[in-house]
Amino acid sequence: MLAKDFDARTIEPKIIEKSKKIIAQTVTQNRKNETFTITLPPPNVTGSLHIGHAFTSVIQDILLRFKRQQGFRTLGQPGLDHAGIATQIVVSKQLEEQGIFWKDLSRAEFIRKVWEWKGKSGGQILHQLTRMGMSIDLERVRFTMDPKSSQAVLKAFTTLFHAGLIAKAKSIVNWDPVFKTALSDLEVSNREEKGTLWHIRYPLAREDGTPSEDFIVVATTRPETLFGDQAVAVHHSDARYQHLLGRRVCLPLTTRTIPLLADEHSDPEKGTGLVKITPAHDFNDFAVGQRHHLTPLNIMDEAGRLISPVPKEFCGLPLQDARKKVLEALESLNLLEKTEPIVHSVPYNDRSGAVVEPRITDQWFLETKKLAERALEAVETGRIKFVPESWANTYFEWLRHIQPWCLSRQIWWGHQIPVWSTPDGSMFCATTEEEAQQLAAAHFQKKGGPVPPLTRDPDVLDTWFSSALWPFSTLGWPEDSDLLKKYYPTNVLVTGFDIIFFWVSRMIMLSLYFLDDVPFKTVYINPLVRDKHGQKMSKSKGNVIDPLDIMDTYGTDAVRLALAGLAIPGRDIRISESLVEMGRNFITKIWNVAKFLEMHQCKGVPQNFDVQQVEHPLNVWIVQKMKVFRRSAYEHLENYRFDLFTQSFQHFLKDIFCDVYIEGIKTCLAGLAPLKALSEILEIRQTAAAIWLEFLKMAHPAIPFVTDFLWSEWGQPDSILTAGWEPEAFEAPPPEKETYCLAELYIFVASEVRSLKGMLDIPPSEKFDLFVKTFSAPEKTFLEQNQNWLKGLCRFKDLHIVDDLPLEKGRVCFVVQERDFCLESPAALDAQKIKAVFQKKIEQLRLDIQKIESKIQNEAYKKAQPQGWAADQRILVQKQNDLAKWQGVKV
RNA sequence: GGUCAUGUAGCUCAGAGGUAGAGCACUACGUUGACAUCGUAGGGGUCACAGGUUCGAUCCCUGUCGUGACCACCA
Repeated sequence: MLAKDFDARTIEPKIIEKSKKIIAQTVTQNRKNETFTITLPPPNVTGSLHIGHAFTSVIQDILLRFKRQQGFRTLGQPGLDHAGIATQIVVSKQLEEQGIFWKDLSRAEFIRKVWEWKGKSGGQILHQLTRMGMSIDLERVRFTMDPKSSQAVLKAFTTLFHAGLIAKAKSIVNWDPVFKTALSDLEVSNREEKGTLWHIRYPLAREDGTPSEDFIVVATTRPETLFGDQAVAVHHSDARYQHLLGRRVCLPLTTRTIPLLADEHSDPEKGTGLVKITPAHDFNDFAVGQRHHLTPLNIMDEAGRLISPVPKEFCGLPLQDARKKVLEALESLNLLEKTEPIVHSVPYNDRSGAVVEPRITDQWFLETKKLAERALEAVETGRIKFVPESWANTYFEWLRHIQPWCLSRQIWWGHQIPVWSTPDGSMFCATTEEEAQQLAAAHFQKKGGPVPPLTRDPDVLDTWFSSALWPFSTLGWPEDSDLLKKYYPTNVLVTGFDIIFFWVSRMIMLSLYFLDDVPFKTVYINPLVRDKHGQKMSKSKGNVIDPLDIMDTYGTDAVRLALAGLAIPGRDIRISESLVEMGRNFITKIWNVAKFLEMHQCKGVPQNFDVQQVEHPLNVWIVQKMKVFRRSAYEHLENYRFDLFTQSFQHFLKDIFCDVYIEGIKTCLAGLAPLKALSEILEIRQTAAAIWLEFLKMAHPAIPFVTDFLWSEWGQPDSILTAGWEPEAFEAPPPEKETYCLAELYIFVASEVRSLKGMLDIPPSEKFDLFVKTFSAPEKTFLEQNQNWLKGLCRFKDLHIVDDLPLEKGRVCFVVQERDFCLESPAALDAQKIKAVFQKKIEQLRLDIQKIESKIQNEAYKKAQPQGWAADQRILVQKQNDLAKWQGVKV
């Protein structure tokens, strides 16, 4: 006997345990020879499951389970990302709590600590994913820093290096002065902030370089960088300053003079039209500097403090303090003309919270232009498909304007760059130090000198570099492995739009380069999860929904159902706890259906049963409905419409299976049916069981736990994980069959009767007699034979099939689908109410008729769509008949 | 400044060139042995606005307005 409720907490762990084996097996063995692969986006090793992970995981798992059921050899490749900076922060903080400062450790010691930490507390998220029901084989977990992945990274880097695509260059980069490392453009996010625009006087220089009385005014938000100024620029067209071009100005607080240049960068509309050029600390100024051959002057150290050649009294000051002091000094010299509040955007590193400072340093860059061209082509030609398609535009846009990728980071945790150099600046890139030694030996032998000592580049690679190799490195690349042959390219990538640039495009670029193939065929971009008000979830806002918490409260299936139901092809979705509650309610509904079926011996019925052979009208009807719904559910999944998928099976269970079928068969099963109907009861039990099992299979990808549990309860020998439900594998009697049509018709009649009763305020429990005017001989037979279940649906006491329907006291006559009915209720009926209800019916019909008439009177419609026109014509006739009958009904 | 979305019931959102949908909320009724984590019934929308294409537009096209996201710029 099933318990009163579905006890998710007890059952879920058992199902997870039970499924492990089959999940692992079906990677390599299943009914079909074809494979289906999803490379799961590797979460940070420091990560803990949040609702965003939960959402994207559910989508991936639905696909995995669906394909596994269809017989594919299904691989969900799990893994973890070493998350360079993020992990370094977490571990540093932990060490600090133990009183250890990472700076006091050697690099090797620190890295050992990180590995220790990973062994103890890293990767918890994988177990959380399993709790979500992710059907992945944890034996296959890979890590971006494991030996195989590291090998792939080395191979990729050296190959790109020797192809001339990776090179070291002195260039301006985004610099994080807190972490003291370079960042890629993508890691910088701008925030609008209130700031100040300071108007500073730069005196014009006399011939001898001394300041004159005259000055120009330069507006800036960053006065402290003036020490790095190498020019002041004005637009060619700006008439105000033409006469000054070629003059030099004195740089305040210094003894230097700098030229006044004409450059298009300067915008006459902005500030004073004069802009100070600081090539070492501004991306635009760097470009201006290159155009005019200015030497960038670095005035900032790695921690963002001012350094020589800045005047002594400013040296060593952090930027904020320097700014104050500079302004004071300018003020005292009367060089500060005015201050103006403005709103401007300031670049931040989200991870450290530091203001990012552009700074010139030596960094490793990957030349991406060529790679991007092929990546563009792969999507343009349809080799890779974005779902929804519009995201391809975002992808195109970025790749068309791609900049070199700054690969190097000045941190310790990550893949160290495999380049060794000698003091003379020769560089040797190799996958091992020995190899680098050999290269160096060969190099210096040619020159005839001894081999100087080699030093490895201290930088590590951007975390996204190893991520970019992930789909193929996890399958064994650079080896020509079996996995790679069978499971590559992968089928679908499921991810958020926020990492189309970071990750998606880079995987495509490098896969095309190294394997001459796309990494995946479809990119499904899932919407971003927000709270119920459309706000981003964040701890500071306190609007975070913790998936683990709500899984505890409502059960995992409920959470999965809520999330899958939200998976619309849009931009963002809103989740609230009440949605999960509704999900839980549906799981309860399933549970109650199971209890009902069990109670009525629909469990353990013989299974050698062909649904095509059913005869009872309700059985014919439900089999047909199941056929329709499983087809649509299947198609929704094929189309990545997880929302419609969950809707379709929920609708099937509640509105079709429960409200009609179960309500209908209740009377048959309750023993009210005549004894001759024993075989009929058996057929009902078998059909109910068959449909029930079909339903469990169909819903399983979204709600694996409850379906798996009940599947086993129903004694199915094979796992639900591999139970297929392809549309073509389920046949039903043709829908034109008379039994089906009559069932459909009288199910509709029943709902009309209930509706009428409701509108007339007749209590549902009130027993009444239903009279039907004979319509046709087969219909009469049908009614005679199917009174019992119709009684269940309409709740009448007796059914009378009559030739005439005289209006008598206590009777209400009505019309459904050209048929005359009459119900006789013992309760007193309110004539006014009846009149009002009937009036409404008549008006609705009139309105419908009007609309259809105007439509079919259109000759062009008749010509263009003869079939639609004819169908409308039939509907019109029927409506007109109904109207005539309604108007004839006496109250 | 550029790009991409989006506007449908009180709320959250589906939808299809041919009679406007669901869930929640709301109203009324109901615990008859699957289910109150429920059931039955009901009310509620000029499908943002203006043009165009079409026999027919809420749907396709153009424009306007509103909203959102991303990229770039930001002296």
